Amino acid sequence: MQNAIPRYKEVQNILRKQILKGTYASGHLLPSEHDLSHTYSITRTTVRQALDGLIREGLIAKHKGKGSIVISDRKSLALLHIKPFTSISAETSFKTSSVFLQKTKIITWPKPFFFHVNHDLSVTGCLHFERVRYVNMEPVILDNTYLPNVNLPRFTIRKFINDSLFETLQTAYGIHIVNVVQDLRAESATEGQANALKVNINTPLLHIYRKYLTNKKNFEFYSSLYCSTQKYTIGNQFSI
Amino acid sequence: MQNAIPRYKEVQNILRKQILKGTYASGHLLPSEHDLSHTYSITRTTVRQALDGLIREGLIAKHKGKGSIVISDRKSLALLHIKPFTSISAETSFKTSSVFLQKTKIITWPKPFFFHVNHDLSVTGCLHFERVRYVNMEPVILDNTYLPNVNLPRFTIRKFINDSLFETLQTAYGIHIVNVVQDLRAESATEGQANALKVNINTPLLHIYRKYLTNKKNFEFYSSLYCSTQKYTIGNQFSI
DNA sequence: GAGTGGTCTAGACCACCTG
DNA sequence: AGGTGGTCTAGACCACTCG
Repeated sequence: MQNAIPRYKEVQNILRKQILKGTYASGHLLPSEHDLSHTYSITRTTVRQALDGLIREGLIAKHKGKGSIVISDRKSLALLHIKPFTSISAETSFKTSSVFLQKTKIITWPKPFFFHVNHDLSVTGCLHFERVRYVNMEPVILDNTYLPNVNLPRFTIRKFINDSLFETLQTAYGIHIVNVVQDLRAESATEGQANALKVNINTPLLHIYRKYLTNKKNFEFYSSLYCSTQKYTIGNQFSI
Repeated sequence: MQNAIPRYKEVQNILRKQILKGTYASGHLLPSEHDLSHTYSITRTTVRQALDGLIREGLIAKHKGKGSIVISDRKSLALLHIKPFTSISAETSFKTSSVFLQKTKIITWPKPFFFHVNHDLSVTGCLHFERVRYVNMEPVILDNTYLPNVNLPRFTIRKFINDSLFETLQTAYGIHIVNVVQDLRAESATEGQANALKVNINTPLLHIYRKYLTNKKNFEFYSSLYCSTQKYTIGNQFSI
């Protein structure tokens, strides 16, 4: 019943590890698509699918006629594409950690909500938690997440795998994210936000609203992320 | 010498027009990939490439087993993927306009620059302009753009096609963007920024740094965008 | 000229959704 | 059961970069 991991994702994972391990050094070229297709016994189409993922992750860039180069300067947190926050520590030398301000508990869906919540979801209540994410011991993100209270047995008492909601949903419930819609604003820190992120009140924060769609029918969830961008910027990269 | 437009982009352009015209209404389904491949006499691979572009533009979302649905609620400015600012007015009911605060002129590359500038570029100087972008007559974006002063004959005296740098580069010089790296911060408006965007001083602004890579060798350029997000948010959407 | 990534064809099998 | 998108194969030709 478990979905098999697609071949292109396997190769993407292998290449990511090799890049981060330094097998392919910053500023140097990856093997050509032709070579990779040979190495992993897959077609170039599948290789390109894997490389597209690495581009979105900000790890490589392509140049026609030359090759795929490993990105070197990665000072910013590549958070505009979706992956476990904790994977930042694997991709950079940054160390991440998390502290819960509010453990998961069942509430009614807050109104007005920043996205329109599906009516089917609203009847069963809402699982909510709040936490602060740290990079190198400094608070960077204030995360409020709201999930539908359906089909998640023992969720309120479960400890997250590797501090990661995404990994927990995937591993314990077979749920993974297939689509994301996000809106960004710049806002002034309220007193509570300022305390949580250890910044002055009225410091500008980057506010990211997110709606996650998953492979499970009628299971979509929401996050509100306040990001302190004084020390770390939020970045991404993509090809057209 | 002009590059032919790839088939998938042609189809992407056709479908975009049809979506915006209402041929495919919001919340309804596009024809299936199989149907589209038949309609335009292309393979499903090419259809999917076109649809991938529309997903990045925030115009459609895919659902396995169902189809590709036309996105309905688009209150935010889909600016985190790259396209002419002016296309916002085509995709929504918003009206856009631009006012130059500083017409294009040749300067030396500013240092320190927010991205590391290629040394080859720095010797020939820098074309710079500053403008404010309006949505529905309200100032929303303060744009400072820096281009290398090479291979752009008459650029300083040329009027932009449709107020669009991207269209001008493409049409007049055959240059198009292939890759973008961007960093985001939340910052307090300085007096100059506040005046330009008609907000109070110290209002939080979303600051987007961008580096654009193009199809022309050694031609990359840079923008700094300050966005007022009180009225319009900045958004995007993507599939994983 | 040799190698690279960009585009494209013509198929195939699968998991998922709906009637 | 039939249609949808997700994945994948095995090729092909092209434009671009570099020596």
